[in-house]
Amino acid sequence: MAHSNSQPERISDAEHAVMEVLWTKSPLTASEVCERVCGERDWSLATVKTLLSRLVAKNALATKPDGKRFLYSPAIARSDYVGTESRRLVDRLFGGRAAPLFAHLAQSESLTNQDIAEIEALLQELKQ
Amino acid sequence: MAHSNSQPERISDAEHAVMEVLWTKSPLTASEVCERVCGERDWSLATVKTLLSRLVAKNALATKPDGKRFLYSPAIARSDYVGTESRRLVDRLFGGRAAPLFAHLAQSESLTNQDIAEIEALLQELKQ
DNA sequence: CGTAGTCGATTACACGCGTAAACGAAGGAG
DNA sequence: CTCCTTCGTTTACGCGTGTAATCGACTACG
Repeated sequence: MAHSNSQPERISDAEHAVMEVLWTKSPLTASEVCERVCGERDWSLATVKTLLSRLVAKNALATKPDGKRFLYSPAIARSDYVGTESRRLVDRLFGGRAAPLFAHLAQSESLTNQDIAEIEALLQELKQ
Repeated sequence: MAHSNSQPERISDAEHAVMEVLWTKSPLTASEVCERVCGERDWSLATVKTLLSRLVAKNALATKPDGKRFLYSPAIARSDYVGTESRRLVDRLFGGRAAPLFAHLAQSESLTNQDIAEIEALLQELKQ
């Protein structure tokens, strides 16, 4: 067996859009997934089917047969995905440290007042 | 002319490694760039030359002739690159808001005490 | 002056991705 | 039972990327 282990194969951009749909609601059929993204990304059902198959091959989705069709559900947690992607960026661009990333966001005024307030609150919690 | 405008064409992962070298020190010749990355990434000089050419084609590097060879220098600022890449991630994964990213880093214990201290200091400045 | 080394430019090639059409099996309608 | 629809699977194809080898020009050494 070639891919039975769950080595996290990289999820591409288009695939990620499909994952987001299923993280929001699952299980769903291919058509239902399409209903929720095909408009937004201007895709055909065929494209969604391809992406679903690739995600299954990557062990990112699980399938349950339902009659002749499949119900798709995430096989990896969104927080895991988000975590590895965030860390990848922080490693590549900021030497693995989060503070420089934060500094950069601050400098480029990408932080809203709300962001600042929330981060401050989180910091308080962390310090306890 | 096809590519005279500086529409920021995407810089790939391997290309980014080359950019980092030139952001650290420039201008450099192809061989000098190789000296600084070929070991680390296990590349041949030919690979570096390809990447340099592609970066020039993407208007990410500028060249000055020096005899028969070129001296390469960055044509885009590292902070710009880092900015767009960071924003891209925050948009894709956190709906464009920085606070959830921070929350995630905090939760996954990716924040060192030093990070926390520095971020706190930055927050103080921001609040003034 | 000729020849070996060194440049950038050109060409190569496999693989992943975005995007989809074609195909074959199965189930529902009549 | 037969045909249309609907699935998942297979195949397609162009582009970017990672990774290089080759080529033609130029230079420096002898």
